[in-house]
Amino acid sequence: MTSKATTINTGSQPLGFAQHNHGACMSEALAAAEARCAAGGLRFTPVRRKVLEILLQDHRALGAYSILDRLREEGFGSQPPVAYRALDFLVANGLAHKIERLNAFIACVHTHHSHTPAFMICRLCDAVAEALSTTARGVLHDAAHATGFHIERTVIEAEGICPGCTEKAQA
Amino acid sequence: MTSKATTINTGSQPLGFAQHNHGACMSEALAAAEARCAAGGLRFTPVRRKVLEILLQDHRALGAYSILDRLREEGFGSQPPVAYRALDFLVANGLAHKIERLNAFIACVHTHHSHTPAFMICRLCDAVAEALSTTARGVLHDAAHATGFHIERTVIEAEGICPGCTEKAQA
DNA sequence: TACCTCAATGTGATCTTATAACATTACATT
DNA sequence: AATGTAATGTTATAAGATCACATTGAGGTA
Repeated sequence: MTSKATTINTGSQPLGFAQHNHGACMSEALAAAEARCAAGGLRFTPVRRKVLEILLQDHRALGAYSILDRLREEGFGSQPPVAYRALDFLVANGLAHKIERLNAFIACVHTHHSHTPAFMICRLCDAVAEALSTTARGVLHDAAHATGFHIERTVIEAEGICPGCTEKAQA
Repeated sequence: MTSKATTINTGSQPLGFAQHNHGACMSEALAAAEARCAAGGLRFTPVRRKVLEILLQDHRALGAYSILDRLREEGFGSQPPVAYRALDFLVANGLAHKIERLNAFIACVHTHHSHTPAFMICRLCDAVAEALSTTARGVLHDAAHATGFHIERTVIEAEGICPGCTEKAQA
């Protein structure tokens, strides 16, 4: 796998299709999560932390039951609500996102600012890249405002073929 | 319920939050579906037609199992694949859309042109409006192109409160 | 017409995803 | 210590989706 740096014109760096320093990325994200929870008076409990770690390790979208399997291995509760509650917490506080198209979850890679994420999902290798999509959000908001609809949350997901798989297909 | 005509600035008319001539809307949509199938050499079979009718009647997002219940009542097969296969056909041919956020399906209200739909989903009354979102799609495409990602399909769904429910909340 | 073929349907079983309901434990405050 | 609340554990079940295989039905062809 070759290192690749790409930038998209909505002002973001997709991480999912690029190589990066995994260890640093993970500890940074965990530190950021801890900081955010401390600031907001939220409890970053062992289960919640472990689930975030699992998501960060894989850096891909994981189903709730995959996560649950990992939790069981680590000695946590092994029933669905254990995973779903931790995931709900992480999603509610912007530490993870749900990919609706896949019914799966992924760690947030933009821990700094609160944002409306947009995702690019590779149909072949299941890699998922997160972008910030400021513009797309603005467009939707304008459109909604005109109809009197009040947007609370936005799902923006593009499905297709990632750069890596395109290369492979051509080879 | 009061009649309401709204237009959004991405060049589309949301139908879900407005009153309209239901009967006409339905027969038009069915006629359009028939025409499209005839043109494409597709078979608009009784189950497929019935499923589209069900979706058009409600004009809201329905789960596959709600649809299946209705099919059973009408004497069609009552096992999940019956509904899913018809839905797959309708979605594949642009006659219906899947709302990923709800794991539910809705009849397409823009039978004329092929399009990338965007939806506004009311969290309170579950009404769903479909817009054309030409702009949002363009934004995503530009962004994806810069990373080398090839988009095949796009999911754009906004969740929030519809005009009607906003009024009710204020009253 | 008789036959073949393939698409569409029917059906049972199974798998995945998600939540309801309720008991128990851990934490913070008084 | 007593109390209230947030978080966790656990059982059961709801809701969504697919697999595998049998059957039917609408063309096309000899």
